[in-house]
Amino acid sequence: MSGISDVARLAGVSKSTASRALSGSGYVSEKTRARVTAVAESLGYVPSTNAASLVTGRTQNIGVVMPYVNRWFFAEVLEGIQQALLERGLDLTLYDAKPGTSGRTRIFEDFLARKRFDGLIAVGLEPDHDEIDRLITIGRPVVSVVGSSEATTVVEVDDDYAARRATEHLIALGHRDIAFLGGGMTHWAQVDRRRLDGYLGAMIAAGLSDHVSHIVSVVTLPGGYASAVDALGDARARPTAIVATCDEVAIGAIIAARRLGVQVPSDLSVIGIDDHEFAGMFSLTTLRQSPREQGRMAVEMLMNHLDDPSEPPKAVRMRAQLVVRNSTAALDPQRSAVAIDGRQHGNL
Amino acid sequence: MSGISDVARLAGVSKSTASRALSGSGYVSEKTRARVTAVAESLGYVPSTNAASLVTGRTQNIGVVMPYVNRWFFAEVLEGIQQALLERGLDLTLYDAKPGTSGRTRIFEDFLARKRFDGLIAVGLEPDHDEIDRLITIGRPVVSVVGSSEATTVVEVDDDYAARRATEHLIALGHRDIAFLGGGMTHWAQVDRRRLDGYLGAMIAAGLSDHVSHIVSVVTLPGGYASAVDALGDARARPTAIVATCDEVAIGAIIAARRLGVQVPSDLSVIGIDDHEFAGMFSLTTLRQSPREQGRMAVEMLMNHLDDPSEPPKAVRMRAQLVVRNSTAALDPQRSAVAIDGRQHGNL
DNA sequence: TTGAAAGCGGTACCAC
DNA sequence: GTGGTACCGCTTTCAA
Repeated sequence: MSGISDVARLAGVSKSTASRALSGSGYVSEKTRARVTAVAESLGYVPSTNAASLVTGRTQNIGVVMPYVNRWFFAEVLEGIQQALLERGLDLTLYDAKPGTSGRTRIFEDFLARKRFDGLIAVGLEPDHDEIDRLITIGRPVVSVVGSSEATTVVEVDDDYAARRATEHLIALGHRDIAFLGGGMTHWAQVDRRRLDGYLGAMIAAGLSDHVSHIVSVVTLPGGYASAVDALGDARARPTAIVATCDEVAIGAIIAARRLGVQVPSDLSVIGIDDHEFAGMFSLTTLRQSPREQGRMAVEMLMNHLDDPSEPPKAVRMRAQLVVRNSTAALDPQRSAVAIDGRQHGNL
Repeated sequence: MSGISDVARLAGVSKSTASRALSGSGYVSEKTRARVTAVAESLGYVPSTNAASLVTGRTQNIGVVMPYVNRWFFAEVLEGIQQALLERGLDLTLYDAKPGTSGRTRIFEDFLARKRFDGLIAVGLEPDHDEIDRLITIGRPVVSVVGSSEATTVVEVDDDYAARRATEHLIALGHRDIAFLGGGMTHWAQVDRRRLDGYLGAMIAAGLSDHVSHIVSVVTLPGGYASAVDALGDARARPTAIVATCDEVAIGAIIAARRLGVQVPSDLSVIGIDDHEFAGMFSLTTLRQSPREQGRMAVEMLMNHLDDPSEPPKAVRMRAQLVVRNSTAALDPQRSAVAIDGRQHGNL
C-alpha cells in the first residue's frame, strides 16, 4: 500500500509537488503532472482520506439521520441521497435514530458529536429541543427533509396542501362523510398532524365540520389495515370516503375493504398521499410526492452551503401532485342517503 | 473545540498520560485518571477518530454493501447491523450497489478502495469474479450475508431447505399441481435459483416431476401480483398451490387471487419464505428467516475476526422455520380431479 | 514552478 | 506511573 511519498520519489519530485499534481490545486507544470499521475496510476495509489481530513478538516462524508429505513418514504429518500452522493464521490454514514430509544440518545450524544462528516441530512427526524440544541452545537450544516426544525435548511412537502387537495378531490366527487385515517398514537408524527389539519381545513371550508372524523391508526400498511377493519365493520356508520395520511395506510384500508366486501371505489373512495410503489397495483388515487427527488435536492442544498457557507439557508417546499386512479369515484346518489345518515367515527 | 493537549495541559500531565487515561490502555494511577477524565468532561473533549485512525489504522467504522435498501429483507438486515454496531459505538457507512449500474462499478473501484472501514458486510451482494477480486485486494475482512462468495465469512439461510420444506408442506396437504413463483428474469438472483432447486428436489422426490412448473416473476410484491394475475387467469390450467420465492411475491399472488375471485386457501394454497411484516395480515403460511438476527450475527462474526484475525472464517447457516397460518390448506378432494387434469404453466 | 518543513490530533515506544 | 518524542499520511505556507 503505497503513500504519496512513494509516488513522489518514483516520479522524482517532492511530496508537495506530488500532492499538488494529484489534488489539482496549485501550480504544477503539465509535464510533471502527467508524470506524477502516471506513477500514481501504476502504483495503484489511493490517497488516505483520513490523513487529508486531519489537515483540511473535510471528511468527504455526509451523515444521514433518520428514524426508519424500512418504510417506503424513508428508503426512497435514502436512495436519492445515496445516488447524489455517489456521483460526487462522497461517502454516506447512516444513523438510525428511532424515536424514544436509548440508541437515539446515544446517536445524538456520542455519534454525532464525533463530527465524522462535513454535513448532516436529517430525514423526518422531528427532533425535540434538546436534540435541536445538540444539532446546532455540532457546528456542521444540517439540511432537513420533512421533519423540519428551525435553524436548518429545509426540503419539505407542503403537507397541509396535500391533505387539503386530497380532501377537496373527494368533496368535489360529492362525498360528505369523509374520514381521515392515520396518526394519533403515541409518538404521533408532526407530518400526520399537519395532514390532519389540512383535511380539517378543507372540511370546514366546505361547511362539513359536522362530518369530520379521525380514525386513529398506526402509520404502516398493517396498521391502516387493522384500523380500517374496525372502522368499516359497521355498514351504517361507515364513511363513504377516506383520506389516508399516506399510501401505506391507504392500501391497508383498501385491503381491509376488500376483505369486508366493501367495494372500492363504488362503496368507498380511498385517497392517499405518496404515490407509493404499490399504488399502481391497487389503482390508488393519491398525491404524488417524490421522495427520491427530495433526497437529491437535500444533497444539492447541502453542497451549495458547503461551497459557500455565507449563503443564507432557504427552504424548498414542494407541492404534491394529484394522480387520479381508480380508488376514488363520484358518490353514488342512491347510497348518499345512507351516507348522510351515517355517524362519525372517533372524535376530535 | 479542544484537543487532547488542552486536556493534558489543564490536568497538569503530558499528552501521553492524557491519552492513556482516556483510552484506558496503559498504566495510569487512579488519581490522575480521575483528574484527566474530569478535565476532559468539563471541556467537552471529543477525541478525533480521524487522528486516532491515522496512527492505529482502525477507523471504528464498518462498511455495508447491499444492492437494495427498499426491500424488506435488506432493510431488516440493515437495521440489525445498525443496532449491533450502535451498541459497540461503531459507525456504519452504507454503499448501495445495484447490479448492473455504473454506480456499482464506481463503488467497487473507487469507494471501497479507500478502505474507510475496518471491515465490510456484504448483504445479498452476489459479486461477480471481478468484484470478488476487488473485495479480496482491499485486504479487510468481509462477512457476507446471503449473497455468498468463497473467501469470505458467511451468514446464510439454507435456501434449498426452506424451499424444499415449503414444497413438502404442500405435498403433505395433498397437492400435486404445485407451481414455483418467482425469479427467472434477467439478473436472476442466486437465492431464487437455489430456492427453485429446493422446490424441484422436493417435487422430484415425491414423484411429481410431471407436475413441476415455474412461473417467472419479478421478485417484488407488484411483480408477484402481475405474474399471478396472468398465471391464475385460466381456471383449467391453474395450479392448486404455489410456492413463492419470498413473501413479497407470495402476498402479490394472494392479492391477485382475491382480485380474480380465487379463494385462498380453499381454491389455492400459497406459501412463502421470509415471515414478512405483512405475513400476519394476509395469514400467510411461510418459512421464517430472521434477517435482523442475521444482521446482528454478521456484526458479531466480523468483530470476532477483527479481535482475532487468526481464527479461520466459518459459515453460519440458519434454517428457516415453518410458520403455519391460513394461506395453505388440504387439497379439497372434489377439486383434485380438476387439478390432476390441469396443465403446467411455463416450462423449465 | 518546485521543495523544505511545519503541523493536523492523536498513539506508542522508550527512557526515566 | 509518567513524560519526551517520533510518526501516521497528507496539505499548506513560505522560500527558493
